[in-house]
Amino acid sequence: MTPTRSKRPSALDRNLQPAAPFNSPPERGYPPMRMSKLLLKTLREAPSEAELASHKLILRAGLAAPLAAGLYCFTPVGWRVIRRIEAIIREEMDRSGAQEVHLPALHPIETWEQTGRAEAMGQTLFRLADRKERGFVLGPTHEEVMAFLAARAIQSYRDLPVTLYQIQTKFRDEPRPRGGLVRLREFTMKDAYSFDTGWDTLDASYDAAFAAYQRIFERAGLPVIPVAADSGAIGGKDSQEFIFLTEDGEDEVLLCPGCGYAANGEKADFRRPPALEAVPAAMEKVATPGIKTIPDLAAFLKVEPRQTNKAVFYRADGKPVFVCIRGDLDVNEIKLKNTLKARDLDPLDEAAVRAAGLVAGSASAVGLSGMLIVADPSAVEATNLVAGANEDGFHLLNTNHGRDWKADVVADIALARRGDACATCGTALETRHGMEMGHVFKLGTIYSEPIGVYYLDEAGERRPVVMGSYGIGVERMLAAIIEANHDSNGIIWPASVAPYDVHVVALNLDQAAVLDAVAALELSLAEAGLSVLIDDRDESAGIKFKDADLLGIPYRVTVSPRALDRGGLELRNRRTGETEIVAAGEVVTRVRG
RNA sequence: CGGGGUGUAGCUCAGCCUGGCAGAGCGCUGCGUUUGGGACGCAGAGGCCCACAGUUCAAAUCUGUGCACCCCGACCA
Repeated sequence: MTPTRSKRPSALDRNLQPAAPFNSPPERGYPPMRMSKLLLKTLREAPSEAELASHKLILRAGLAAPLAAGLYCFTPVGWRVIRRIEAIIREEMDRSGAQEVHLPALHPIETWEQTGRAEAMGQTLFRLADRKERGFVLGPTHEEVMAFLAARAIQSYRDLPVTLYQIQTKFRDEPRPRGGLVRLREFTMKDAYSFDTGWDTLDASYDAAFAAYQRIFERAGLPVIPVAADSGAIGGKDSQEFIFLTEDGEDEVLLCPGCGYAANGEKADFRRPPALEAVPAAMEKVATPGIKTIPDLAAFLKVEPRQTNKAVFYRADGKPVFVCIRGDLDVNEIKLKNTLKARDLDPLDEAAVRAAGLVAGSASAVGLSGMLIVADPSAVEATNLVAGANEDGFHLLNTNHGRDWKADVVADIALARRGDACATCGTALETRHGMEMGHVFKLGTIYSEPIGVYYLDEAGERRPVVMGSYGIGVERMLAAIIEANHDSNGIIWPASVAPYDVHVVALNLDQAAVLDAVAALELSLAEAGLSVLIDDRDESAGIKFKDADLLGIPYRVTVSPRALDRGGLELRNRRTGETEIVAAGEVVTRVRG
């Protein structure tokens, strides 16, 4: 651990009046922060709990400290970064025409019951009761409450459209917080909600939010790509995610190098490989001793996987479901869940499989009854598929949908994989990992109706307001910015979100020339409105340089006898590593670029 | 909730098999020497060895049960 403050007054304190006289009103750069006073502990080694680069660097640079799983305390330096990210978000949201409000984090449970989400969110909701035993939740998001607020203010089509947003703490009892600031139980979200008279104007509100998001991420130095997304538990129709591509991301996205199609793996569309052409033949039972899997079956019978019908069993909201898909494809559980409009979807456990009379490894929909059968078009359209005989060790050749079995529901439930053909252009899809930074949804009326957000249109008719919802995770953005901007020595902040603009490293503060130069520099930087961190600690040069690299402030200015002898101060660019001696008066212009 | 891993000083970790005084490096405090890439000397401080229960003359160490944290899967910003 490196000391960042000292009980002893630093040479600067001894020799300079604190807070040099300053005539202009306080701005961002005033007063400069001295490291001898700053609450900051940097670590030489990262705690063993950290694996992600951002997690390690957040802990090593002392930006935040864990209180418990998914809960972090921010230190002054870390908090400055958070505030700068929020400032960018705020500026761009305002620019897009959105209006900022502030809502309670504590919500009466009834609000959540009105939309059915008290149950839909399930365990994720933090619940509590007041002294009178009235139920409350800590808001995991704010569609309901924002709709409540909108309902008071919106009566007429003349009140629309309007977009409201807030930057607020959200609480989610996540099954697994992880990755430092990537997935928290308490986190800050910028959440915006648009209110429109109809779907056509919603498109404009959605586009405005979308454009604001692109500017926000660009300004923050975070490369993201928009991808088509599933709308998940929030509900709604069109939806896109802004994904930061990184190996360590928890989401998988499919990208088409041909036409640019991009989608979350949960949502991705693709062109299924064609089925083998054949004339329907008579069904025939064959012995397949010990064969349980599609690859084994295909090898044993010398057929291709696409000539087989795969059976998978799930439990959807308690009810067993039998799922068929062609053997060369996999089930996309999110698509299946949406098809079934199910709240919970789990693989059926072994006991339930037996209880339902299913023969795992030899199951098929042929002769099956008493269970919902869902099939992907691939299984329905193909002819002469090999399927289970519902008898251990036997399969059926030449089964055909319509003749031998019938699906209750036919829907796209196939999982897109690397190499599958793009639905639009046929190019082989690629997969990448990514982190979801923001998510935009077209909600429609699923919240406005139950909460009662209605307006009177020009004809005097009462209509539900059409809503959109737009979220950005602030701490996650900070983590991703570090993932995208660091090297082996530490963080490399984009200038737009850096905790300070300039890091002044003062060496040999016992020398009057250095002291004078620091004092003059401090003033000129402050006057220029630049925010400054000055390392005035009684530490060795090595420690100061290491800490400067770790903290990652864009410019480092070294004030030392050596530099002064060469006619100025040493200016170093953290990102490029370029170092040069510049005259004291030039620092401000150089830093401003 | 399923699978894996880890809990010993502020941090990184030894010690645990094979029970017997609580350890190292870094950091921290004081004094001194240092000052361009995590310096050096001397002297110090710092521990409910995650918790509880058991086995034992004796438990950081063996057994059991919890809990916490991390990682992999199901959720989301």
